[in-house]
Amino acid sequence: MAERISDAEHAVMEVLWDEAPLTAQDVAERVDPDRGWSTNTVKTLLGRLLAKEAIAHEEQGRRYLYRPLVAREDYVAGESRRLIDRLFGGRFAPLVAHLAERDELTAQDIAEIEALLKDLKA
Amino acid sequence: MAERISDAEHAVMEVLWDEAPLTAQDVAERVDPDRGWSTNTVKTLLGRLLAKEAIAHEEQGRRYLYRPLVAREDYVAGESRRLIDRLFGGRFAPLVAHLAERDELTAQDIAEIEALLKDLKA
DNA sequence: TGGCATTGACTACGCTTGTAATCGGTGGAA
DNA sequence: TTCCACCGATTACAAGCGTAGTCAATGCCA
Repeated sequence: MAERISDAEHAVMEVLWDEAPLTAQDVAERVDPDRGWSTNTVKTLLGRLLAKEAIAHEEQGRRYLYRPLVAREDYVAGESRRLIDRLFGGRFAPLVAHLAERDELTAQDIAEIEALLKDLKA
Repeated sequence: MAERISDAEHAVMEVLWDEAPLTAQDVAERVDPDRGWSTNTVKTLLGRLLAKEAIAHEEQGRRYLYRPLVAREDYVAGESRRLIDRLFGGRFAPLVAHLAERDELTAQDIAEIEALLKDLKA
């Protein structure tokens, strides 16, 4: 389960997180069209995700229905933590400081974050 | 220059961001010992980073001195943005919300961020 | 002045990733 | 009944990556 999900695999996971269970065909149709993948490519990725136990499939007639095993929450948390550990010594504030310095925070971002923090303390 | 810096390469970059210029030998000595790399491995990574134009070297006697060409700032910004785009639809607040929900923010984090935001508005 | 140690360059090699074609089984149309 | 379309499984293959050994040049010590 700890096997890392690659970038291409992640695109497939997003589809299944959005809606599941789905057949391979359904997934192929829903995956980001910018990728320009053939159905075969999607099937390969599904196979690899199965091997990594990131998804599971149940037989339905002569095809399979796929569904996620790892929660999006957990994946996202893992990736976020990885980045913060790798680049900011595990602390979150430096990331905010960094983005702020580079003017990557919109006024809306700032307002939203303030509201969040206020809630946290309540 | 747009070539992505891999994980192992990043470990080498960290050394050079911390102190430069350095010889290959110096870099090998300073790189995170947890990696357990041989000197040769570090040299290979230096070579690849040169090819990617992420670093440069100048001759010094019969060896080279290596120094970064890309700023840590820029690398970090790129990686942060990638994560936020990929997982949070390009918006920052959802990342904060996510971490908050999972109790991944310490009281200190929160205090620091609040202080930062206050400064931003000042 | 001849051999050794050091240094960067080149080569190696198995693993993962991205992308896809091909194969083998099977249920359904004709 | 026969054959085809469709499905999952298997195989392919080039690029990138992690890790490191080998080679060729050169400066230094004996």
